Amino acid sequence: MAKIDPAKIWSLNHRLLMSVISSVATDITALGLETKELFVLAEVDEHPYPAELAAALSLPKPSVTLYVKRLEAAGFLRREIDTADLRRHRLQLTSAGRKVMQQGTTMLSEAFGERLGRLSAAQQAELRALLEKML
Amino acid sequence: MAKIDPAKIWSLNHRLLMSVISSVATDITALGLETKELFVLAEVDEHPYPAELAAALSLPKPSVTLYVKRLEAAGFLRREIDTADLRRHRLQLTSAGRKVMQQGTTMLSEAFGERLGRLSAAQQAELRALLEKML
DNA sequence: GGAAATTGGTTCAAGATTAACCAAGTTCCA
DNA sequence: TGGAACTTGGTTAATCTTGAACCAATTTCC
Repeated sequence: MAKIDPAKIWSLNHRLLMSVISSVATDITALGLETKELFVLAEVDEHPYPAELAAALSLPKPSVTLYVKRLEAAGFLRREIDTADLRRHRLQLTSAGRKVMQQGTTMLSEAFGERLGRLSAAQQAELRALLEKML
Repeated sequence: MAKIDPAKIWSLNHRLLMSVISSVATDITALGLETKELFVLAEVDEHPYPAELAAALSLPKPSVTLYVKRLEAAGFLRREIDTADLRRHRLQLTSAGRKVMQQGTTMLSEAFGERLGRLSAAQQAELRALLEKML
């Protein structure tokens, strides 16, 4: 097997993600939220509980606590106690939250798309499959 | 073009890196250094100045300051003023530093190799080509 | 029925990062 | 040349984030 330089691969991945995200960071903050908060907003529909969000996004639980608190204060998110399990906080996008979420994800998709656009559609699917296989 | 879910791809990448690194974290700390410090050690030969290290590893400069300070205190690194440019701190591995660096990178390479081993040789080459194309 | 283990979420100390800074070096023009 | 304006290397201080410990609600299993 070819010799692997872990620092190089790590740096490659890291830089790719960071450069894409920082290229849209200012546009996103103009919407009234931080980049990480946008990632949270984008997953609320699919994972409507903080613990699920933390797992799905590989974020620490305390960070999710913080982001949810800010998103709620900003009026982008509503939180209510789950009647079936009193520990859980069920989250729901407000209409304002859904609007900025859609605008933000559109921006991110365009930025990622610029990079992914260097690959064919088949290659994009291949990339995703390879990453999933390694996880 | 296929619809892109940026949060999904980001999370996938992030989780892959984190899971590999955390799988060797305890072995690395047993060597007497933190994971991030190992990444620094591994690049010192190629980038013997803090500013270069920060750029090469996509780490903030203050973090490199901190790691270098700890690595020097631990006896893994020597630091001397560059005679040609009095602002620069030229870094050099000590023999102890070189030893733990080699042990640590071996551990990391094995861990990455275990993940890459889930792909065929052709798929590994494909993955690398795709990442480089996107950067 | 209830002790032990698990899970959801928050708080707080410790860790990392961003912003501001100083010191050394370079540019460039009078 | 001389030196003002700008760039670059590195550190310090304030801010933000994370990991560890925690409490409350739930489930497990005897």
